[in-house]
Amino acid sequence: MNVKYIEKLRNSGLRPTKQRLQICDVLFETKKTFHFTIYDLAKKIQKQTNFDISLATIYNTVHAFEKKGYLKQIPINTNQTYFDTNITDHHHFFDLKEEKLIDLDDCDVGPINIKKKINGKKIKSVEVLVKLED
Amino acid sequence: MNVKYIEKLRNSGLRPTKQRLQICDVLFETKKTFHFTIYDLAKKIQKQTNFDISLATIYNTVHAFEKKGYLKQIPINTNQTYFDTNITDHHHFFDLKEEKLIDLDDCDVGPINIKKKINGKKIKSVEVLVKLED
DNA sequence: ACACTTTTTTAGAATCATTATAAACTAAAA
DNA sequence: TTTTAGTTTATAATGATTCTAAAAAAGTGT
Ligand SMILES: [Mn+2]
Ligand SMILES: [Mn+2]
Ligand SMILES: [Zn+2]
Ligand SMILES: [Zn+2]
Repeated sequence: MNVKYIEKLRNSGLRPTKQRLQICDVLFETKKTFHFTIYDLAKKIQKQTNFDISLATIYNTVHAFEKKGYLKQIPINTNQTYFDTNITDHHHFFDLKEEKLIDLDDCDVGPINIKKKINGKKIKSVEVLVKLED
Repeated sequence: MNVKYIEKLRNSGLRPTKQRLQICDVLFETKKTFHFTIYDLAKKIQKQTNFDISLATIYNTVHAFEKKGYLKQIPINTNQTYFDTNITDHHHFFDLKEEKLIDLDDCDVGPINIKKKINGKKIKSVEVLVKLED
């Protein structure tokens, strides 16, 4: 069960520690992908686990995973940073009342063609954020 | 010169104080619209003015103007909040290296048609963020 | 198993953008 | 002018995030 994460971590040059494997389990061992803040994740880990992981380690691990491309950061203006376990190119609804992110499939949004070019720069990502109100 | 801002503020239920008029001057008395952080704005005010405005007032005023729709907040993940004096519907490049926002005209991005609907919610805004790298 | 190196974890402190407080001030209303 | 409500400001508080440095764990070679 853990073997795949041990491999994944090793292949990324990250040592498969108890903490990282636990975090992998919480993040990736689910049917559905999800959006979370560091605080959300810390709570989820506490619920699913006996041993606590320090907040510093959670921050470190999430950033390491983001750098490796196993997590994405969602650009949104809130006091906390949102992450996404869905690393495919996709867009989001943001429910302003509930402060919840909802995935939009690519087919929910037409293809986006950016006509403007900036000299010497290339496009890294194109993300649509649709804010929802009641 | 200030008369139009005095009117604008009065019509918004905001008293036209010396500070607010000064901030209006810095924000809206320019040919081109621009993007800024609170820190940027504070520096700009210092340069253009003799009397200093307290940081608290700058925060209060920017938020008041945002609430009235005279400024927009740009959804982006940085340690500071970005605002925009261009309140028309438009999208952005974000130059990751320079940490600078660049406007995209509506014609630079095709029309975006969100097909998915969420029960009881309506779309407030649709914003595209295009990240640029070298 | 053991010695040695490198990476990781962690508690706690530091940072820093933003927000709250509450007293002094100012604009508008009566 | 007096009163009222709104505004400014210095200062403190908040809170998410990052930093620090020491202890622990993992990997490597023998
Ligand atoms: Mn990050
Ligand atoms: Mn705001
Ligand atoms: Zn998502
Ligand atoms: Zn803009």
